[in-house]
Amino acid sequence: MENPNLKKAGLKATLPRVKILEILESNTLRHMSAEDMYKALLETGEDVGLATVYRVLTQFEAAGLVARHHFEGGQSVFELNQGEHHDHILCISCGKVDEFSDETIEQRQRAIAKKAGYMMTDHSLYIYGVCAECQKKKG
Amino acid sequence: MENPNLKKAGLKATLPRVKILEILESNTLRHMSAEDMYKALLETGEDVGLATVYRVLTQFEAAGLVARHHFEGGQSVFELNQGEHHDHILCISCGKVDEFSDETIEQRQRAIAKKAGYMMTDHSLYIYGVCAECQKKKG
DNA sequence: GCGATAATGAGAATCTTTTGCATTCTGGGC
DNA sequence: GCCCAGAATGCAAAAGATTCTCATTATCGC
Repeated sequence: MENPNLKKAGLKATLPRVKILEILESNTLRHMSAEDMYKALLETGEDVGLATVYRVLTQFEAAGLVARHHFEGGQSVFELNQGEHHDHILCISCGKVDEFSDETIEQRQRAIAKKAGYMMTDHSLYIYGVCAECQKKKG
Repeated sequence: MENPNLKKAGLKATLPRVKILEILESNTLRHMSAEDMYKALLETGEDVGLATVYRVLTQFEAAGLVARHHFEGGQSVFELNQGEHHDHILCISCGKVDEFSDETIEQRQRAIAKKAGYMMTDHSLYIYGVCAECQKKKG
């Protein structure tokens, strides 16, 4: 039940933390809400409380293991931090989430923050639209 | 108690709607949560329910009179739609909100959506950081 | 293996937003 | 200017997401 990521983050290897990390790493669903995670745990037969799911995901976020996003819809979604920073483009019809990264935008953001006198710490960019499949269905 | 903006939006000129629009147009605070608006109404002596504030702001959003933003912190903030589209840069220390617009970023967003096969409908970009004043205080 | 300490689970609490419903108001027609 | 159908409001309750409390349980260093 060892997990190098937990050790690295200085977190005890408890069952909820290990299982949640496993599910995130399994990559079945890259973007999960706390509720999604809770259901996924129940499906694997683990008896983990929803409060613990929230606690663990928040700790993982603090440790830099996961990123938390605030997509439209009220609930936070979490994603395993791996590879490069990226932004998101979402289908408002089917809920699909795609990722992209654009160095030009990143540069402009840094320039804008600097010009406004801000020391930039973070940023979030979401593009909303209708994906190719959903356009076909409707059209 | 006439208000051209309400008429234009096809909304009856009821007291809550007129007062809320007045407060938005007074520009005392450009970015307000429903709670902020509720308090502002109470201060002017108006007896408007919080539920009505939410209803009216949601209608105004649907009518295009206001824009709703989801900044970090859980609650929606509303802003009178006037002038050009713009994005926001927020101070995580004092809560200040500044605005900016950048045509390069807009263009890149459109290009990214197109390349991903999406028909773009909307987007949101928030830059978070520490504003100049707060940097001085801390440093 | 033991014990101090941290983590968990269950449910209550909190916060934001929405909804149900009885009552009140608005605006068009007369 | 008055009347009335339908829309809008206020209040309280409900709903949804997340956090907190606290008694119980598990982890890890020794």
